[in-house]
Amino acid sequence: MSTPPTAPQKKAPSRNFVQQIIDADRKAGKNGGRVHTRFPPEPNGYLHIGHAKSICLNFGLAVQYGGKCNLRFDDTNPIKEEEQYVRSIIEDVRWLGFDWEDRLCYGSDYFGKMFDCAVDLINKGKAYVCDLTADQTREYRGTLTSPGKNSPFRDRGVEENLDLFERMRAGEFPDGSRTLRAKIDMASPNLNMRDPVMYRILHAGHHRTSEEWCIYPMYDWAHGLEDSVERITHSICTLEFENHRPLYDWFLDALGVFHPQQIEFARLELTYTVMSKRKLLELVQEKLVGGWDDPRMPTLSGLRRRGVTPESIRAFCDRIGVAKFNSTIDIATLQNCVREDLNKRAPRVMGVLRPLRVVIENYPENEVEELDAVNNPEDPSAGTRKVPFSRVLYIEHEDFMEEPPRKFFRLALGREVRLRYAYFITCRDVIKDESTGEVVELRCSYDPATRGGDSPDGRKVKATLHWVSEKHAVDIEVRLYNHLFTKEVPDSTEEGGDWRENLNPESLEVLPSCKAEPSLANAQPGTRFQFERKGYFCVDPDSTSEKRVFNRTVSLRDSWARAQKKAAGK
RNA sequence: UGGGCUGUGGUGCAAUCGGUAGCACGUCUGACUCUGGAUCAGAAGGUUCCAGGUUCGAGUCCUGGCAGCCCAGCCA
Repeated sequence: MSTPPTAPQKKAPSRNFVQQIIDADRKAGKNGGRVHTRFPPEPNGYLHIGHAKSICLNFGLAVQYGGKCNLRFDDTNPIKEEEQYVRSIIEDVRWLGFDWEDRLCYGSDYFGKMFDCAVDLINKGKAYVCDLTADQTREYRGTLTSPGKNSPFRDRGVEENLDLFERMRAGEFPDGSRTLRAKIDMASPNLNMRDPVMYRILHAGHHRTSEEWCIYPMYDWAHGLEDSVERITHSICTLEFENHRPLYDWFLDALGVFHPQQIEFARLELTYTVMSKRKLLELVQEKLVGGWDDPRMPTLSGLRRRGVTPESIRAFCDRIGVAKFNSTIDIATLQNCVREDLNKRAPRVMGVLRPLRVVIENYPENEVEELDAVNNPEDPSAGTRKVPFSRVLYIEHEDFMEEPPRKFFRLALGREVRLRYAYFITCRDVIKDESTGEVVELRCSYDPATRGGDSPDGRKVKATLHWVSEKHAVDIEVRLYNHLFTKEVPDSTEEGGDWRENLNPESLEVLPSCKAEPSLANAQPGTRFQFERKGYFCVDPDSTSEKRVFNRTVSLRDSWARAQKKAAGK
């Protein structure tokens, strides 16, 4: 049967509100249909997954509409910004998979242009030099419910303003002594419009312009101008800038220059993590984590080190959508995207996290067999490999229970299970540490007829365990990560509490003595694997030639563990 | 009685000009399986913030409330 030509079309994929605005603009012929966006980070910290949402939005829009997207550093505050952040941001955006071609821009490149524009505004009587101190400026601004009052310097003449502004630039005045302000409306209900500061005096070296300037533009003054100079059509930013849009528009109109459209969307929040730059900085500075790239951090460098792929981050950003509602995404959604991606591409290997020694009593003493193992059942082209099997093995400690509860399918005394790709084994005896009672070794027998894992008599087994041959195993270290915080919303604390109280003491668990199959001996940092039945792991740069270190990116979905947890919770 | 924005299953996002609420994640079943993975099939879950109004018909329009977020840096 063939599809009739007039079959009802599948609903067109829905468009988010930004796309709808752009669609309408193009339909109206605005900007000649051109779409040009930008991602404008301030180089004062590392990028995190919240930034990824913005990056995917801005660069994604450019791709969808055949337009362009600039990478632009909004570097107007030399006190907070550093070269190291510029480098990390460039690396992270590239890693995410986006290309700005030759359009790597810096706000600081336009400092000269901005100065000239400020002079233009002074000449138009729309800006003035103000001698009020910071404290006085605040007092004059008024409050949310009461209007401000005009600065006594508001009506200075153009010539005097010009002279003072030139001298501000020349370095004649100390920090904080004067500002250049826009002359708008001290009674505006929007505080941003109450004669906002355009320039402040800052005798500070800049990571790019060095000592060239001692006055620096404020965000509101600089940003629209940067957008305008770059002929940005749609200037996308987060919700907190909504109140700034009238000012954005005012500056551009006052100047009479190309006028991009500012559009605001809700930033990303994730459960069990913090996203504010300030808090992330504190985690690093107070050594609450190992650094910006600690695999528990929501930074792109942390996620990368943990083993998260750029593809899964992009899929995640697609999936969560773009809107104006302030929402918090369940971290499970991210994990799902990671698993979805890694399931298709990560080669499977066997690694035992908490080894329990198993001796196959009826297996020949010095015999070694090379068994065939599938590299990736999701990808036949990944082929197979050989895994050595011998008399003494390690299995996962939790795969054995002396007194198995109902629905525990794994190994127990007298029970038969399959060793993946190998043989059926039956547990014959349990050896315990005499003093602690801890199970330290299992004595088992195997059925030679089940070689490869199939039983010729059609006998079924309820479980398949992963394993590693003792004498062939490589020693590895495994680092397990859990949520960085114990609460979905780390900011929620008792009265007077601190968000740090919600840090999860068990967010990192180091297992120094794990065993893995020999194929992992030379795995290079950054390589990802699935440890069968355990999860996805990525080789950490801390690895040495003697010992590889693996980060658990994310566990496999585990209905048994979930059931256990649920039972324990009850 | 400062201003701006936002309210749709547990979570996030849809629903063209008003046409009778859909997708994903999560949760729970079941099937299948040499990963308790993956896959497949299914289920539960909604006074669309509330109250009025317009209309044959309202998540969409009107009026009035309520709730949440943002704003008083010479930060961005």
